[in-house]
Amino acid sequence: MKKTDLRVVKTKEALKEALVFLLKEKSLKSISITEICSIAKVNRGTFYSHYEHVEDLFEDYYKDIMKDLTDSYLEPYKHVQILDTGQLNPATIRIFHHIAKYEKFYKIVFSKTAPLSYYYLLLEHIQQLMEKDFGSLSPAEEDRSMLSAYQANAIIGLAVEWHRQDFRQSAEEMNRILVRLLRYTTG
Amino acid sequence: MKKTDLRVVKTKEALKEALVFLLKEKSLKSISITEICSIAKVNRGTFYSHYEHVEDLFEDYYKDIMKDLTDSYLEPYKHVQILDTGQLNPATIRIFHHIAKYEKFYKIVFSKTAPLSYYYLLLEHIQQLMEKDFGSLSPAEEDRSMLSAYQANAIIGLAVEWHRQDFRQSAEEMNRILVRLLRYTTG
DNA sequence: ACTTTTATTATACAAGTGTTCAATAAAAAT
DNA sequence: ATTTTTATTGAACACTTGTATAATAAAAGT
Repeated sequence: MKKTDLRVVKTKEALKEALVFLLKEKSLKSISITEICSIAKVNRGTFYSHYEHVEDLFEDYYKDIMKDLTDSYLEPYKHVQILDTGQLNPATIRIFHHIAKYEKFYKIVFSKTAPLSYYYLLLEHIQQLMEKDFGSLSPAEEDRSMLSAYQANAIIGLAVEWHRQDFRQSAEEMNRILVRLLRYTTG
Repeated sequence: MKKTDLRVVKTKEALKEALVFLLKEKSLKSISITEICSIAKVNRGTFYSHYEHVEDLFEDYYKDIMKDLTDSYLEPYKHVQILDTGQLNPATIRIFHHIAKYEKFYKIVFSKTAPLSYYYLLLEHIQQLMEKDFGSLSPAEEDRSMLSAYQANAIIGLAVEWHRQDFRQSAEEMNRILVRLLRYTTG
């Protein structure tokens, strides 16, 4: 693994900083590559040697946040014994708190014009975390990915609806709603 | 309700036809407004008086398909009595067959670069269909939208995973997988 | 320190975008 | 059939995009 060129690191940092700056005053959709480069003081051609679209840069930023937050997701798991069912344990799900904390960020991720790639990044992340809970009753190998896709996307569905209702519930309320919903779906 | 101007109808039809034609040979992302207008023999300025982006035109096309298919979704419900639980009834879910039938279309809808708006159109559609099943045990008013969001998105999660695996399972297999998964999640 | 490698820059170009406007032509209204 | 309304056109504009090139400067390798 060769260490990356310092110039590349600096360039990417400058671009990311410019994007974050611009996101505070306008929508992702309205931010142009030219604009980012002008603020970052980076040549536009250099942008294209690293990314294709503004969205790719945002995705880089996104990945950073996901990484930073993996620990906070996993944190509650340290206090609980291994779950003995494949069911979701609402008490251990920190996702609603996470989304509330980064509300502004998720308003971009869940906006109609956002590319599906952002959604997929979140989905994959949650899928991975959930697969930890399969533990004992691991479904057939071929069903594993389907089960995690099913459960993870169900949770994201709540987040999407939450977003649609402009986050009027608190994260705690969302967890309580989840408990109630599981009661319905499990008969 | 004033009848729409014939010119508008003709223009929109020409644009839609041009888009569908182009989608057969290239990706949605690579299709320009200029290109569509050139084929449709419509002035570019006219395009902008109806739509903002190529995606908006596609969304129009999308809605048509959704409408055409609502009947096929509901068709199985005519042969079954009212469901007595809020649970998903895999036998009545025609969605996997629908997706298989329009596989090429859904490869666009589920592609990473597609805007989330396509996803939402599908979600809303399925949500509405599912809310019909709540019947007797209707959850509290405030939980209704959350429950349908949860269940509808869970199903779409399977479709997304199906797409990720390049639709290697048949629609029937997907329905069987759903039955198995419900066994896990309902303990 | 010196050389080699390569990321970045400056510049230019063809094409697409988003917008505006007066002129035109097609449809609706009478 | 004639008038009124309005969608469409053509043309022009500043701007962004995507791509390519040689020149430069900065980092890595020795």
